[in-house]
Amino acid sequence: MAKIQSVRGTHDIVGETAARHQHVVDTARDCAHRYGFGDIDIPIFEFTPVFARTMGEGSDVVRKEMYTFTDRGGEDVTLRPEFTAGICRAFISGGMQQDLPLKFFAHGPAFRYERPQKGRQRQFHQIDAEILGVEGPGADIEIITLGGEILHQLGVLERCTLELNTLGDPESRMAYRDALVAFFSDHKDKLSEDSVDRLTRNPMRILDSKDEGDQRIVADAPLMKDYLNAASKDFFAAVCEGLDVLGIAYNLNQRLVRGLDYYTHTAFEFVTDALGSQGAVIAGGRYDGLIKMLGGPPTPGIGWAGGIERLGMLAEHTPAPVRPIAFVPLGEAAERLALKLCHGLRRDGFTVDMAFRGNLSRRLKRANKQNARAALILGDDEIAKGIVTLRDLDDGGQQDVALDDIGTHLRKLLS
RNA sequence: GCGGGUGUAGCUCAGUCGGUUAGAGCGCUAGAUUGUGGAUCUAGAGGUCGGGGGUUCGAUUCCCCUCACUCGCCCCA
Repeated sequence: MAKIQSVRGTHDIVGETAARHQHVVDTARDCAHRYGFGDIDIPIFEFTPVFARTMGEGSDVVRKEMYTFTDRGGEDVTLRPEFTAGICRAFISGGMQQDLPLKFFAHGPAFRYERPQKGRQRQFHQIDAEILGVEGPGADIEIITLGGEILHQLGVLERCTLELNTLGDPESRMAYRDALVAFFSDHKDKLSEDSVDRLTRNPMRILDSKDEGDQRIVADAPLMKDYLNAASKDFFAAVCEGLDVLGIAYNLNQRLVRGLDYYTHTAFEFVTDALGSQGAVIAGGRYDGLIKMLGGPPTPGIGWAGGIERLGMLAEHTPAPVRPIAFVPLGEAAERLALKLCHGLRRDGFTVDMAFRGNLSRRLKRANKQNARAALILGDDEIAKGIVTLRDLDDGGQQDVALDDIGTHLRKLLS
């Protein structure tokens, strides 16, 4: 490795990509705020058990994908592979149970040691929304609606479908799990190698296996809905009804399961086929037992996470960047005066760029490249007259403007 | 972790059935235009052909290893 390069699966986010990411985050945050969510920012690493205990010792994420290390003080810590566990930990350590219900929005990097692919990095970025302390299906409806609304605002909802399922309460989930293990054990000899492995670790995962042989067996497998107790059935019915009232289309998918242990009841995924095999753009579910599992007061929760890289690739247009005003001083006296004038214009809210070097021609070229709306040219002639030359870069027209009137002229030009 | 593809200039890519100075377009720099951008023309810079090893008189080209990206599996956002 002669040339220095970034670590595998990590990327520098600049230019167009940076604009896309920012757009996704801004859109999601604005949307979440309108739904009454507040911002939360949590550390990007936690004590390892925060993730290991909640996500499930048997999950792939915990078994082989976490960036876990011992720090210099001997603590066992892990870079966050997701947000939910950290937010629940923050809820407990911050003593927030008095403030329930709580609604949080977060975004930032997360880390998983996986084989990189398009839409799958080792350092990736997520938006995240969580509702804590609401037992009823209202939270499920709101959190799903928020996800759909963000996709709508990003202009990508038409290319996504909402897959919906319920895992039931712990009792129902356990009963179904046992039924699946019994069923698949009878067909063990015909299952793929992967699925035989899943049988002991995460039997529900066999349901969404892509192996054709597996799918033939899955076709006759018991269905979740037949193992739901009355309470779980009612709960899910209420969620569906709420989505129906809002006109949110969804696809009931009995094979939609979760890889992480803490999920109960509602599970959902907004998926797209426009990104190859990494199709989930926003996914989440209910996790009523998680906070108790972490040693906190029993508190229900539901949330989702969305992949910023995936959403950024999917979003077709990002808002046009602000067109700057290029300030072009010529000569030392002009440079000094320009410094002050630029400062004042920026303080007044204008986007002003002044190149650090170059003659008039060069600086106008730069201004053109930056899609500047206008250039303010200041040379000895202008200084003598107490004016600047305002050049409209769209039509090439120029006019003299008194120093005190620059702001008003620019405002008129930009409106 | 498993299987396939790719890697040549800043970017997108040609090319070399193993041979002496490796090309194009775009971009960049400079000039035509010493106070006027977008267009045009001219000139120029820029490559250890991803890295290491092997075969060979000779390797960017063939072989092995390795790194990165990519497609599918796995997993997931």
